Formats: sequence, structure tokens, C-alpha cells
Amino acid sequence: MLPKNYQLIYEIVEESGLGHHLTPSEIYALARRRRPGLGLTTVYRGLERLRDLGLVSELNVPGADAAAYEPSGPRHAHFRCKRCGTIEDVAFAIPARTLRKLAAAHGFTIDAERITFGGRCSACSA
Amino acid sequence: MLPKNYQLIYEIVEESGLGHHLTPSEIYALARRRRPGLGLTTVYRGLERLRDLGLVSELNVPGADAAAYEPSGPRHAHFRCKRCGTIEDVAFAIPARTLRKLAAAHGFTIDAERITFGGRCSACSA
DNA sequence: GACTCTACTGGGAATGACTTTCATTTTCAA
DNA sequence: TTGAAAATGAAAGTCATTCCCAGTAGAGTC
Repeated sequence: MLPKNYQLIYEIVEESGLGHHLTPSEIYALARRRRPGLGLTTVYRGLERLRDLGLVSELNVPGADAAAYEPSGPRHAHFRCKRCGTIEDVAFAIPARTLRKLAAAHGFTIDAERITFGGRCSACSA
Repeated sequence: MLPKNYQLIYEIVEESGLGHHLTPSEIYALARRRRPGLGLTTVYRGLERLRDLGLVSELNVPGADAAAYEPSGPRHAHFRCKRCGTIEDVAFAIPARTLRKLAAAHGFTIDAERITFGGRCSACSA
């Protein structure tokens, strides 16, 4: 059974909705609204646990100063605007067949895939 | 003209060869062998410049505590073993046509693409 | 209920990568 | 030569993340 606090952390990430991305300290701030006295350490520990359970995904994007978390959903990529820093979800994933081929060719096993694009978002390229 | 120190930093990353990945502090240590008294600040500044010039690429891999640098070469992906932390190059890139389609569909421009796989390397999965 | 063992908890200190600041030095074109 | 702009290094600062440790809550047992 998941400890209450980890449950809370999961709810917060979950409620943020797909396509939103929260940093640990944002999660901390939100969680303390519902359970003041909660420690930052617990948030980090909870996120680690949830990550291991596959309930949330960590996406750390180059250029961003902190990691971000989102509820685990269908595989997708991320786009980060180099100017304003916004992160968007992009519906793109490498076909499983391709992954299998790569893994076979290199002799390793792949259980995670992270794709990030960088550039200018529509607002910033105007 | 590139300042001497930045040149030195570039040479170090360059000589590391494709497929090798150096952290700023490793680069710092190597650079000081040739130019003692060089400051860590200069290494960071140099890497930033070289990155802007497109001469080196930064690959920051989730789970690693520091960023890593490699000479800019043909586009490729990286694989990081979750157990031993080794980073390998993987000859894989998303086709330009696919990138164009994604960019057009979302209204942004893509000028960078970062792909990282996670899993177990051949040694660690045995 | 009382007991125990374990997992969970929070605060604060520690770590470590990276950045900022600032006074000094180098570069290089005029 | 000279003067502005760029580069430099030391030290201090920032900030996300982790470690440590003593205290607490919960599940299971008697």
C-alpha cells in the first residue's frame, strides 16, 4: 500500500493533467497546501518511488534548472522553446520495432526512451 | 578568433574522440595539465561558447549528476545504462522529413533533437 | 490493550554543479 | 601607443538534490 503522502504527491502530479509538468518544488508547494508540515525530502522520496512504480515520468530537459514530472501516459516526446522555456508535449514515439532492432544490434536492453526537441515555439518565432 | 583557452577546451573535447563524453570537471582537469592555473570558470564559459558555435554538443542525461560534452558530429542518440551509468553512442536519428512534419503540425521550429535511451548495457544485463 | 519491528517522516546540514561578481589582464584595432 | 572590449581567475553565491538522524506512525502479533 502506498503511503498517504506518496498518494498525495501522485494525486498532485495526476491532477496537473497530461501535458503539464511540475518541478519538485512546485509539487512541494502544492502538497503543503493540503498537508502543511510535509517535508521536501518526502516529496523527493515520493517522486522516486512513483517513478520506480512507473506512475510518473521524469523529464529532465536540457536548459531547465530543475527536473519536471508528469503522470505516465502514452509515450510521447517533448519540445522546449529555447527562448521562453515552455515545454510542450509532442505526439511522437519511436516504433517498438525500431527499438528492438537497436537493442539487438547493440546488445543492450532498452526500457526507457526520452526524446526532446529544442527550438522556438510559435509565439517566440514570430 | 577563438581565445586560446577556448581553443584548448575544444581540442580536449575533440581529442576525446567521438563516442566519448567528458564532464566539465574532467575537462578542467585535463586542461590544467596543459595550462595550470586555468580556472574552472573559464572552462564553463568556453563550453558555453563552443556550444553556441555548434562545435561541441552538450548531452545531459537523466540520472547523471553532471552534464557531458562531446564534439559535434553526425546526429545520433545516446544510451545510458541505469546500473553502471555508462553512456554509449547509438547510430539513430529521426528523419528530417518527420521533424519537418512535426514542426509544421505544431507551429514551432526545431533546431535540436536529443534522444536518450535507458536500460541495461550488455555487461550489466548478464 | 501492549509490544515490536519496520517503513516513513521532517529538519537541517551537506553536497556538488554551476553562476555571478569583480578587479585584473590580455587582445587588438585605431 | 592607447584605449575600449573581451577574457580571465578567485572567491563567494545560488540552488536543486541528497544525506543523516532521531522521532513517529502503522501493521502485525501476542
